[in-house]
Amino acid sequence: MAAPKTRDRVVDAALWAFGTRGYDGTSLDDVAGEVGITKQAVLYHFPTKEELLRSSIEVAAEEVGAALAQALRSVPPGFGRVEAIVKATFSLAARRPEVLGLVRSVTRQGGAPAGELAGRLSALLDDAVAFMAAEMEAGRFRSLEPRMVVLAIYSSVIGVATEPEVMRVLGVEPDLRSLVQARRQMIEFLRAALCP
Amino acid sequence: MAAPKTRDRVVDAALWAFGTRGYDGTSLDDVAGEVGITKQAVLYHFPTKEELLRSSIEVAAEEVGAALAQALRSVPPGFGRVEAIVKATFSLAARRPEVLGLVRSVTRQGGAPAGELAGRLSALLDDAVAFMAAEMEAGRFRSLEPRMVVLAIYSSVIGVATEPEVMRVLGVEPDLRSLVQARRQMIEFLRAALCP
DNA sequence: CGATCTCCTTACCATCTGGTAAGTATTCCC
DNA sequence: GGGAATACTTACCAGATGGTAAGGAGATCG
Repeated sequence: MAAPKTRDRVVDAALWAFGTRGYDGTSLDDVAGEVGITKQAVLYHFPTKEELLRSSIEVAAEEVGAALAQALRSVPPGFGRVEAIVKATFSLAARRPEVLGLVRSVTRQGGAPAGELAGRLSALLDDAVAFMAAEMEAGRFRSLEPRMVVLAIYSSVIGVATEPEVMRVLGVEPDLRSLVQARRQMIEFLRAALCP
Repeated sequence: MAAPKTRDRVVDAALWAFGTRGYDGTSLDDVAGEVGITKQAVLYHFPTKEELLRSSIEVAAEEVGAALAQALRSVPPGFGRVEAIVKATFSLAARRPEVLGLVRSVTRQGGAPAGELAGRLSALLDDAVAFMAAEMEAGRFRSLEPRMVVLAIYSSVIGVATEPEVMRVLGVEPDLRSLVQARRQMIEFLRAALCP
């Protein structure tokens, strides 16, 4: 395996930092230090900090898209698809927490970066809405507003997968076992909500 | 009505700024400017920026607690309580978006401030868990893990109520009518999930 | 060999950051 | 009236921040 290019290592470090400590909480020096180069080297690859954020968002969006696409491969329509999505999301949250962390903080913050991310994920969400509508049409899912259902599932899964602090308050240590349990419970919850 | 004390106006401005632009994205000069005083006057009332955050969290937690307590007054046990909670949360999100925004960003960021907030809201969450358990015991709610159900409801409601960007991607403009519709759909969704 | 391009460094800078120190106007208390 | 407490202000500071300018090492190319 070839040594990763500096540019990619910079984006990776930025994705991690932005996704965990937030954009404003991360300085270019932080990112550069992580990679082992100077801040000016970072600015050589990315003219501004915001450009670096855009690249991080791009990578994060790709990763989310890839994870979900792979999860859905050879899973027939029906609730199994929802299950696959939830599992893939939890797996991503455990493997690369910074990716969903970035999604959360960027969508929250709003502005141009949020629009950027939104554009890159809109196809995914559109597919999800269409899937919901089709399942409802076929009578396999309860009839609700498809867009709202997608939004509810999105926020509950993202929330549970990225809210260790709240879990801790509820007396659940965010270790691997609890995460697996949370995942199972989330699936049961959604099954109850969706399947008549 | 007496003119509000400077100190309270500072906390209010800080709550708004921290809740919308985030802690790191807000400078003491921003807060001071909003109030119309100098940064040093802010530091007179609050020795450090973090202390100001703690006070903001305190006020936010009180506001959430008050909103929920008032919503539950004279609502008998059963799904009606869930409905009342969701309505109160959406109402709070529309009236004072910065309050839930602060809750979100603080719980996300972690650290001491998150612990602070967690402590102030833990009683609320404990009550919610106990309520869920009792309802399940009585057979009015589907039997699921009560803590996970609370977490799922918490994150989906908070998510929907504070994710205008995602709503926009789904083709829903975050105006008042859509918010009311989202609230209704959220209640239907939870009813389906909880009630056998 | 010399030129150019890529990728990085050192040196620098204006601005902003949270925070300190000292002074001042007003009010309260005696 | 004099002293002290309250609620600010102006003046200041050290360090961090995003960003610029210029230069250098090394590979590629003619």
